Amino acid sequence: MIKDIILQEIKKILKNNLPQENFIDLQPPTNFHFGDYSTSIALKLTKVFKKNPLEIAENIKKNFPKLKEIEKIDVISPGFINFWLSKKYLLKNLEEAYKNNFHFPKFYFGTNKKIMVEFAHPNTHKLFHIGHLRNISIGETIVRIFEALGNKVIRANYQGDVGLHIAKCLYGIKTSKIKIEKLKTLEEKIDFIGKMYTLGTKAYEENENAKQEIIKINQQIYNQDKEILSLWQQTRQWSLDYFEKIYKRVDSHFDRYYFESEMAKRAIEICFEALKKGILEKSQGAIVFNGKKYGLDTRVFINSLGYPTYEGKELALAEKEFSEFGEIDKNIHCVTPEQTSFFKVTFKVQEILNPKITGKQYHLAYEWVNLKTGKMSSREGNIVEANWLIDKIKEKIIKDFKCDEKTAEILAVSSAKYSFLKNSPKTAINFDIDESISINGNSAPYLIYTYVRCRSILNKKNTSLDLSITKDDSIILEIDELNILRKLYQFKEVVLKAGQEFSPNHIATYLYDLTSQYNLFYQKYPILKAKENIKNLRLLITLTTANTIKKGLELLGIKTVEKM
RNA sequence: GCCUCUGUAGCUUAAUGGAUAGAGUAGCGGUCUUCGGAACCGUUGGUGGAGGUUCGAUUCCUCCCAGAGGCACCA
Repeated sequence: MIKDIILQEIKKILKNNLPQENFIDLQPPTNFHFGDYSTSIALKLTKVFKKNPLEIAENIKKNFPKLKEIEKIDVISPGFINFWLSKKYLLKNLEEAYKNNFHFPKFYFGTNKKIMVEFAHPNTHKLFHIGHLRNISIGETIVRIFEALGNKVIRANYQGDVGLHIAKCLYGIKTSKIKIEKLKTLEEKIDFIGKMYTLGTKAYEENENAKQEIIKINQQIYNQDKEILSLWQQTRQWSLDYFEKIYKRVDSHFDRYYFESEMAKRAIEICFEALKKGILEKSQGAIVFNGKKYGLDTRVFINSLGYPTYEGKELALAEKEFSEFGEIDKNIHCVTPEQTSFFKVTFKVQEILNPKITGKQYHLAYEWVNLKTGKMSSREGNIVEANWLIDKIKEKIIKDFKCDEKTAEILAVSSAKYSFLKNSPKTAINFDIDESISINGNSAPYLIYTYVRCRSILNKKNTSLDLSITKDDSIILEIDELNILRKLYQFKEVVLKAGQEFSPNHIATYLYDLTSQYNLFYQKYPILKAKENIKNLRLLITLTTANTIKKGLELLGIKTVEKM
């Protein structure tokens, strides 16, 4: 890539006389009138060389070789060096985009070129809410970005199917008078489970006998007791069917489902082995990890009743994840940040048990989705279910734009996913339902609308595209055209950055900028009515923009439509 | 009590040790007898507070204020 060549040349000129590796910065500036790449190396070297930064910059400019890719180099006070790509190079760069055959840079975490992304993980017997929707949207795009960057990616989903919340729900069912055989549709069943959970939770808090009964049910679930087993299995399956429907709706799927209920037995074995080796220790009847010597929290792995906690089960999970698919370079856990302490501790224990995985576990802490009115909680009864939100957006699209149901479905799912993905995963979102239903501005429908518009023009052209235009650098470009070419050039580097920084929002922001630029161009200049060679160029810009939008959205896990 | 994270325009948010802090939305004012107006343009408005490091700080450091989360048998 030209970026690496520029870096190499600067290094050569400076005779590698640098304080450290990677000392030279080179990035696209925030504004187009500072060129395509910019570096502040001269400013940084002022102290090292004890020279005026402008002098250093001018020296680099003077000694920089003539390259056909570089049109000009500017030195600007107080000492920036800006590189401008040549028109010829920008036109050549369109090739991959118009052929719709993108070759992204490679980026690996290790030599195996294989990673696991663990995401979604809803709990059975509970609703799949907009927090899960954010999770699955982020996880899905992380998978696709790293595949594009050359990795084999295993999609994993760790679903909680044991625990007190389920005991509460089953208690509710057992004490209610409703016959579950009468429930017909999946929707009825899921609604029923939700209500029974509320019932059980209330009983747990208000009635001591009920509380004891729920604790007993919880243990029965752990022990796969016959008295509860079939009810647990049946209701669990309802949840799994419901989740599967949602995964399909949002265009996700998984290679491997892990269940918490499968982990208990092996968890106990591992914990006792670790106890023998002195990694874990006994304390107040429980088995714990004393994190103090590592600056970590102390956490319980086996509780005093002899049951493995979430921590204990995580050891069994890691053992499976790191052995079932050969060696993996990285295991990315897409989980909210309140689990940071939990992961620090369990990762440490895993590394002591198995030094080979040191540095391979990664907690991608994406933030919460809160409601503007406060935090979501089952107690408050203000859980916003993912399906409900998508349906609301869909209704609005059908009402406002009278498009068919199938198109509205795609646009609604896209809209919901994009509204999460355009934000950094590290930002806690204050969710407003009315705003989220809005489909103007920086939204998926805006991007898709632009794509459709491009397709519509391309379908109207009556001749085939003459691509020789990309080899003709005598053509004179309008500034708006040139800037779209410059923007298109950035696409692949943006994808790389999104991967390196675990920030898919870079892709979303990029697509929005590209789309806005195209719409301005569209507004200002005729395309089909332009003179022949200009028309060719503009159609080419239209085609490459369309392909880039489509590819970019695909990396975000978002589908496009051809008409809307 | 200890630890971690966060604080950007009325609201939702982007970016970064650098150049004029970028959008959407809401408000106000415009464009169009058009290749798809789900569009385009203009405009009002912002880095919680006080210090420090730096040629340069919204970004790094210290303190203060405000909020969120975590810290032993929940998941």
